[in-house]
Amino acid sequence: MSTPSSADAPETTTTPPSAVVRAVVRGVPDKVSTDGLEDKYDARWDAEQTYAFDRTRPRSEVYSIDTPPPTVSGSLHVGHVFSYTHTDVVARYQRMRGKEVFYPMGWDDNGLPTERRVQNYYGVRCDPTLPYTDGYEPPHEGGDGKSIKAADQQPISRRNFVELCERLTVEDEKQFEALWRRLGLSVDWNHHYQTISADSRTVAQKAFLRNLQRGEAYQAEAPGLWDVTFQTAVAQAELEARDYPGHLHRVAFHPVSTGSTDKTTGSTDETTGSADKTTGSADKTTGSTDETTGSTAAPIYIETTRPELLPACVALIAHPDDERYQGLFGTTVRSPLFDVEVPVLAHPAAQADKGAGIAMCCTFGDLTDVQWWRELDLPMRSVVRRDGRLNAEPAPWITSPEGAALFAELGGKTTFSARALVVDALRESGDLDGEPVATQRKANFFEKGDKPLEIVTSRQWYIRNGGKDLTLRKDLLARGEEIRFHPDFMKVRYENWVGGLNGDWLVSRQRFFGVSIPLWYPVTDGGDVNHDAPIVPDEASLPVDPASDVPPGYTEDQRGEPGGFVGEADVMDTWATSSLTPQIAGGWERDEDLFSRVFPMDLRPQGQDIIRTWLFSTVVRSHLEHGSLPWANAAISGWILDPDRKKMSKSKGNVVTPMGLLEEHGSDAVRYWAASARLGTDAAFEVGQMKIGRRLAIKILNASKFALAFGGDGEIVLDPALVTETIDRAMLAGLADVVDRATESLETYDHTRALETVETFFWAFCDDYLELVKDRAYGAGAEEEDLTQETRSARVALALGLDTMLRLFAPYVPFATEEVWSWWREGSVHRAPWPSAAPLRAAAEGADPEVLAYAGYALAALRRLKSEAKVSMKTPILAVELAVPAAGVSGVEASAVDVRNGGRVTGDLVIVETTEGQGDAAVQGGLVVVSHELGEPVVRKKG
RNA sequence: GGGCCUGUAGCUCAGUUGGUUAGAGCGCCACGUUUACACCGUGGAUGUCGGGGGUUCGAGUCCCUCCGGGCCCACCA
Repeated sequence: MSTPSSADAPETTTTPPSAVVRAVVRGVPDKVSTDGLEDKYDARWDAEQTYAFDRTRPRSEVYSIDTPPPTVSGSLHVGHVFSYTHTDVVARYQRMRGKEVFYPMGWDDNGLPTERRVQNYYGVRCDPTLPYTDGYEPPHEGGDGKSIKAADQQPISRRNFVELCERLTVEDEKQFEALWRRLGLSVDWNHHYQTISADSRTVAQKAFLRNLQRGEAYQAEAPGLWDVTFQTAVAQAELEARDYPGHLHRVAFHPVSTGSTDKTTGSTDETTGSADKTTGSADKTTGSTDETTGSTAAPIYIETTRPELLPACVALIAHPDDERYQGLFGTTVRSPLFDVEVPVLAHPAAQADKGAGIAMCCTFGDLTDVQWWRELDLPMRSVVRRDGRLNAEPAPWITSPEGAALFAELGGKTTFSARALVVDALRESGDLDGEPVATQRKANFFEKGDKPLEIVTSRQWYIRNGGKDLTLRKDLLARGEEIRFHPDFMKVRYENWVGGLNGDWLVSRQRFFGVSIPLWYPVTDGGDVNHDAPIVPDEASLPVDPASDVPPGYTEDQRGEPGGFVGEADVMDTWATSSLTPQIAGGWERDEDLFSRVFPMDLRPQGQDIIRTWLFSTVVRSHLEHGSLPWANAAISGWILDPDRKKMSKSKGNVVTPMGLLEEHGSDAVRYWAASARLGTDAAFEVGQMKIGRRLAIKILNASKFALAFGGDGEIVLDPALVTETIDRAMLAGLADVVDRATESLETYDHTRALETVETFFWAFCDDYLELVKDRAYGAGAEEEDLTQETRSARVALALGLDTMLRLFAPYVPFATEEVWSWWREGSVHRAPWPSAAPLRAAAEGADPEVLAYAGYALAALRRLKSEAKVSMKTPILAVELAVPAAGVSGVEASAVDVRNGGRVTGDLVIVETTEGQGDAAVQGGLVVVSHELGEPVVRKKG
């Protein structure tokens, strides 16, 4: 099925723009179709290695792309097709421009999405404490997306779990590749990678160890955001603020009287009058003193949405300038129910207009609590466990028996039920003022989670990213300046994010299917793990799994023993691996020859939503490791919006599967839709646009068949010197301008404008130019030797025009253009050089494109006559007088023969010059039909 | 609250540094089976350029303001 002549040629086809090409037309089908082109050319491109990267080319001749590795978590959606098409247009353009394009494909199969999918697909769950089962077979196979309840999942060992992850991702990746091939991505499939592969793990671990060596990676024990469902720490970049319903509870704290210990029950609160002090909790309430003095004896009300954190309260905090609380700063109060004495403190982060203006600081309810805890040097009273339930152990700071009893009751309960319990107790004790008021608040969520994050203290690994170090931040902002963003306003998102960082990059995760942090820790003779002296593997031994591999100088039987070692249990954040995609794809430290030819890369294409994660983290790693940018350009694609103007949701996107779209409309058509949207701009999911794309592809096939078939099968000499007629040369002059404009647009990553420019010219070429010259091009069926100069001029101009436009369209509609190319040219259009305007312009020799424009206007005027007379376009015009503006007279005169042919003018065509539009018959270009005489309408044939 | 994008024909979108009467395609209407194409062709109708104000000889374009849509960040008392 392949053409052997081109397969063994080192460069498939290289046609120097100025050389005269002799093309042999053969194999133009009688009936053209876009059907089946995808399979046909995918197979051919694969067989001929059309897109294989030639790694002998120097860096200066290479254009390298840091392709986004799609997450292998089930299915691709329309948005993927959209943005990957943009990248492919760039790749194909650069390849035709003479660059050797490095266009790898990766699969991001590492991390949570895969874990989740494996759980649901196989009905299993990872339990790291279990031993490995040889030859394990999961209970389900092929559960599709529907989640299986945790209780119904079979617990399996980590190694079994990871094996299932690998088994499933292989299947997914096959489907992904099939889709990309059908879409026509000109990826070099010899260069594909998986973020979980040994090579990727080696890169990720090596880069981490280098960070550690240079002091850029460090560990810290600190309060941090924690997802209780996944039981892992979460980084700032993975947060998502969501609306979360809750209730505001107005809760009384009781001042501690400094002098007297007189305890009087029944303090009243005259502002509410609702306090009911009839319960036995009287002893917890400090006595109110004389109300008339306005002393501190009245309860202090705070408002909280998380009363279950009351036992974790360490202070009450108000703004230092808040007059209401001036007298209280420096005093202490007792918490309700738990009766713990806490100070009232001033801190500028407290907001006077929020809640009661005075806040309960707990360890920890939110990030402000952490700030207060740190800056005011408050004690740690942690009550929420890593599984999101309350601590069951007694809290030493709660000394009152009633408080301790209540706290014991809360132990093991979820925050939700603990809250209900505390609220009941508050209501009973009279410390709840009024009823809880429903409120809508924002809470931080892990972007993949569905419960609000808690804050727990844990030991974690971090990589410096400028979140704390202002010098580094400045350097990274400067790197951002260096990146050429397309569109450029996307740079602002980078700047905003980097400018707003509030901490370093947390890279450790308490998960299973990821790249291990490649460290061990010594165990002291006393049995304590010494985290401060990690044991580092040799780079040569990477990748390592500290859970099963043994560090240098130790033996396996020392694992966990005094004087021995333990492996780091955590894995790295997926971004810690994907931030290294240029290094992984480019062969860093694995294939330095390759790496030197592709890095730093030319282009990073990606979505706007991951500028803060993928883009930024890649810049961080490259800056730290290589002291350079990872790539020069970042092309940011927009969203696909559904017809309701909302971001196309996954569920909706899955209704229309990408493969279904490609099958229904054809890949060229879908690509046309995608390519019609500018970078950075959201686009509507528009089937109509795909239909237009399909029409374009079919039109390219039909018009090409027509333009090539005038001489039947045979040789066409693409010699611009043979184009002698004014209108033919005018067409080439116009085309030369189109080439220049399209090239200029593509050079600035404006693929939409380039497409529009080419498309507009192409339709005019079909509707006007082809119609005008077809009679002349037929040349009355003469043999090649007998052709008139006029006929030859038309045929060569058509072929030259076609040749140029096929190349211009090739990045957008690769299948239809390749099909046409196969009818008369050697090799692949996708390895043909991008057209150059110079030879066209030389052939045109200063011909004015306006000649063709005016000939077109004249033709339109004649058509309009017939359309208004409601007669067939075949109807002859016996005589016509055209008034033409001065600027167009010479053009219409020069193309009079073709205008007469195109308009079926059998008698006189009189052209007069006009200065103004006359009458009401003005058409485009200011042409006016002064008078006309139509011949007999052609009788409509039956049938 | 801070920031970015966006609003042009029924729909999807172009509209360069301000310059005649604001464009395209789809859809719609009418006509037409032309030796490329009925998955077609030809022709036609269609606008308070979100509202208001300003600068200018001249504003879709520049400035101010208000309104609508989308997104990012901050906001858990």
